[in-house]
Amino acid sequence: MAVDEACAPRRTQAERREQSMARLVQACIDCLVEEGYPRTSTQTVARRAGLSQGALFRHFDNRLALLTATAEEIAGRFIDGYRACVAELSESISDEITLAVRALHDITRSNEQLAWFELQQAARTEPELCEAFRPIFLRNQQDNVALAAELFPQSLGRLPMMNELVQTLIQIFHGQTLDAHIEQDAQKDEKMLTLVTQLAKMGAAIM
Amino acid sequence: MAVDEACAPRRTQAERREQSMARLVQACIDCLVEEGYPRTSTQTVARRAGLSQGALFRHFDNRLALLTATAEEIAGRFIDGYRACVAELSESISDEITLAVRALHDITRSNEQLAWFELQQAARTEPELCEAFRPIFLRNQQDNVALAAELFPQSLGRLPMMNELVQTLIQIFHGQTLDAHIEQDAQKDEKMLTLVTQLAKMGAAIM
DNA sequence: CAAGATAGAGAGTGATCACTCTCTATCTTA
DNA sequence: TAAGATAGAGAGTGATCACTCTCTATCTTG
Repeated sequence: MAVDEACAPRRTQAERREQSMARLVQACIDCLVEEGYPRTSTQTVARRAGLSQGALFRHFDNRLALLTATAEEIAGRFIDGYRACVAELSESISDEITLAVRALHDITRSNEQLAWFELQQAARTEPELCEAFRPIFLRNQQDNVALAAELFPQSLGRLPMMNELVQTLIQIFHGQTLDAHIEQDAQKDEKMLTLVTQLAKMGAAIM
Repeated sequence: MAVDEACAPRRTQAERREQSMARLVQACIDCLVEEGYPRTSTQTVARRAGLSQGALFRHFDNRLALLTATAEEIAGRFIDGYRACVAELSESISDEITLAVRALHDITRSNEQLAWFELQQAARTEPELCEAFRPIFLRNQQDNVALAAELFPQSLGRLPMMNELVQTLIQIFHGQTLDAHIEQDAQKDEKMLTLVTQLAKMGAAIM
């Protein structure tokens, strides 16, 4: 049995299921990022995950269930990703708002966020997607507020309209990602970042 | 021949072509707005325009040509639409920046802009769309600068980073449109508008 | 170890995709 | 007015869509 253990280690059904679902969700994120929402089909996701299309429907009732699970995974990773981003940048950036904005800028470029924007744009014209994403979206906003209060208790944490400020910054960075892709102006990104940081500082003063 | 003139007025080939192409482009805009990019197929566009799918390909070599013509139409309408919007709002709003921001906010909700955002998101993952849209996008930016100089010569017209400011405001309003669709918070829109207006005023001061 | 449950493969289904082909009706031009 | 060009309808094509069905391999449980 030593050969069996080395070549094909035994897995329980629960492990198999969990691993396969995780691979499908990750494949869905990658597919949204690289191929876009319209080409994120159950076929391509299953192929990317190394599974058959039939196996996908064993774990998700339909395409909507897969997309919803993917959105939940993205929301879950956002908090941890932001925390890690702040931890890394805090060594070189001392000012709290500059740090917060820079971390938000960086994480907006992450695969998870790019995938989320694909889903959010699709939700505008697909009511069932919109319904499925609403609780995830609202919970994420609450988590953002709590995280800001934890990471930046002195500045952003106290702002009554902190949520709106964060939302606005994400909107700007999202739009800048789309615009930059068409414009192909490498210098513009840094210029916009410093501009937005200044705006955020002034915004924090009046909120 | 009196019957013929009343029931089916004579049209030249050029008129037929022009009218059919215009109807196809308008149908494409409507389809992007109401059904979203993934469901904007040549079939649905042709049906909306009251033409057969075969007739569509008589006027546009392929789907990309139709989408490019649509993007050009959208860009063309933006300038006139903004001018009209400012003219209408100028009766009730005196401050130039408040007026400029409000008009930008309103026009971001127009069908043409919603259609453009669908195309822009799709362009992120479709290189041929991106290539086709680049010249249209860049020309539109130049037109925006010229328009601001014409409409608001005293305030925005003189800003060296006016283009970046306008771009940022459009990004915010676009994101707000998508977020509002999921959140369904009717009050938030006005709250965000006043906030953004304040930010724009401060932004104009430092640019 | 036997019986039932689950994971996964893979073929099949009807709908829709972008696009082509052919045929007719209308318009233009010599 | 005859001949050629264009507009449009509508059927057809192969690919892909979400999803189902059946069959096998693996795992769990009595």
